[in-house]
Amino acid sequence: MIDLELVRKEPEKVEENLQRRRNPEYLRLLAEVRSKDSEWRALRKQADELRRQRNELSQRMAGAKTAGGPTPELVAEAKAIPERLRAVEDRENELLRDRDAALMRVPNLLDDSVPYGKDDSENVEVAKWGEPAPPGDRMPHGDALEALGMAEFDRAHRVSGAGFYYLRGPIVLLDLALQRMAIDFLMERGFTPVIPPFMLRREPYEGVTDLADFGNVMYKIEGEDLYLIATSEHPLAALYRGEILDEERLPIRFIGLSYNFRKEIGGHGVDQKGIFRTHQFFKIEQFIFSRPEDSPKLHEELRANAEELFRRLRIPYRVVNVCTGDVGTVAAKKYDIEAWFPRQQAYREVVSCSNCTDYQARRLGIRMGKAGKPGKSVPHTLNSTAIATSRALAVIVEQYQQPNGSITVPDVLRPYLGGRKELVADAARI
RNA sequence: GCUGAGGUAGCCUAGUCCGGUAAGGCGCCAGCCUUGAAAGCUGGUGGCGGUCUCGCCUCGGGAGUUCAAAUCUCCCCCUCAGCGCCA
Repeated sequence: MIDLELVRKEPEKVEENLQRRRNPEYLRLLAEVRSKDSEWRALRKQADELRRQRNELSQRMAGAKTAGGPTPELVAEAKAIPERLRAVEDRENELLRDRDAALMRVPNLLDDSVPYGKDDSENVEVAKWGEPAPPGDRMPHGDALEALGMAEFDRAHRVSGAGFYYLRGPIVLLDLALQRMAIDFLMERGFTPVIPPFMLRREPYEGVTDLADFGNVMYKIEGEDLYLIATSEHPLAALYRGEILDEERLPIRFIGLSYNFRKEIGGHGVDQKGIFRTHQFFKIEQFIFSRPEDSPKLHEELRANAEELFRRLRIPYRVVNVCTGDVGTVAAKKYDIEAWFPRQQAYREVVSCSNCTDYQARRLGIRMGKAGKPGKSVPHTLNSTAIATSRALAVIVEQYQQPNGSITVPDVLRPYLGGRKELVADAARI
């Protein structure tokens, strides 16, 4: 949620920023917020005056009670006010509801450095690392895993549907090794690991995500006010809902460990079979609560951490500055890291790194303060993938695939696999 | 799931039976005192406003009764405790 005070004081600045998204709906929402708000403020003045009269009469009645009871004239006068007040109050509440509903749908204000673009094809490359490998005669990662007996897709689809998978054998250890490597790396940099709830109630969830996600992305638990999390970013952001964070203790750095559940996984494209797009995947996430002035610097820190992890895995990648059409409603600025998939001869997204500024924190009612006293300012929240293991495994299987189909273990992961250098087919598989 | 106790300002608590417009403490801020600090004393300290020595709002949420609701009635939400179930 953007700052209502800013909308009141510098509406042209807000409008100019929203213009950059070139979506007329957002300008309409802003106009609605402004008109409902000024109408509400005018009406509130009226209501305040009526309430003042009512309070004054009530005081006189209270005095008259001890002096032998109020006169009939006084009672009649007092009775007339609630009727008039009710009409004004009903309208007042309606305006407030409409204003806030519109405000909740206004997207975050964009950072100046976000490029204009209509969709992800217009994201701007800002960095690149490593030598993209040629395709050779590699198998797509899904087929390779199946051939090694390390994944079951058909059986998973029969019991859970498309978008699900079984992993089995040594690839599971590789998954755990990736997790552990990322956790160790981040703990050395001051991050605290957290296993959050994997389900959230609706109200806190509305604080962290686009309202449209409730229909498109999240799984709802039937008969309960609970949603499966789409990323650990969400429960981490909601952790301090309604609280006051001591500004002396910021930034707070967390590592989120969770499975993530998503209804929408897209579809078409080459090499669809596999674990690149799934309804369920594991992710190690970086998350930070920061002071407003520190968030741009910390955003770069998150990006640098994610880049370093992929460099340690020796996986070529590039970084894009995500354009207006792809940045979403919550982030003010976003980088994606796209790893090189040699079989597809394409860079594909493996990391998403966002500075959400005060948008989530304000929706969640998180404030900053000193010594427990609330201040005016709202902290910033930032999040970035460290390693989403499914996608990292997919790119490792392509990148490290040997002519005989086996998978070389990246050097940096070997300590986590007891020194193991290679993953080979499971001869005993059924 | 059952039973009970609760939800009051940044925090803790009183007020609820019996309706009259949030008392007190902690913390924080300022002043006094002090070489300095602590202690002590005095004052201030929820939100909003276009009228700012004024006004309105605020007691988990909503609806109702009333001239008037933290207080009475109804519905809902949440937390804790005990019991039940359970890896």
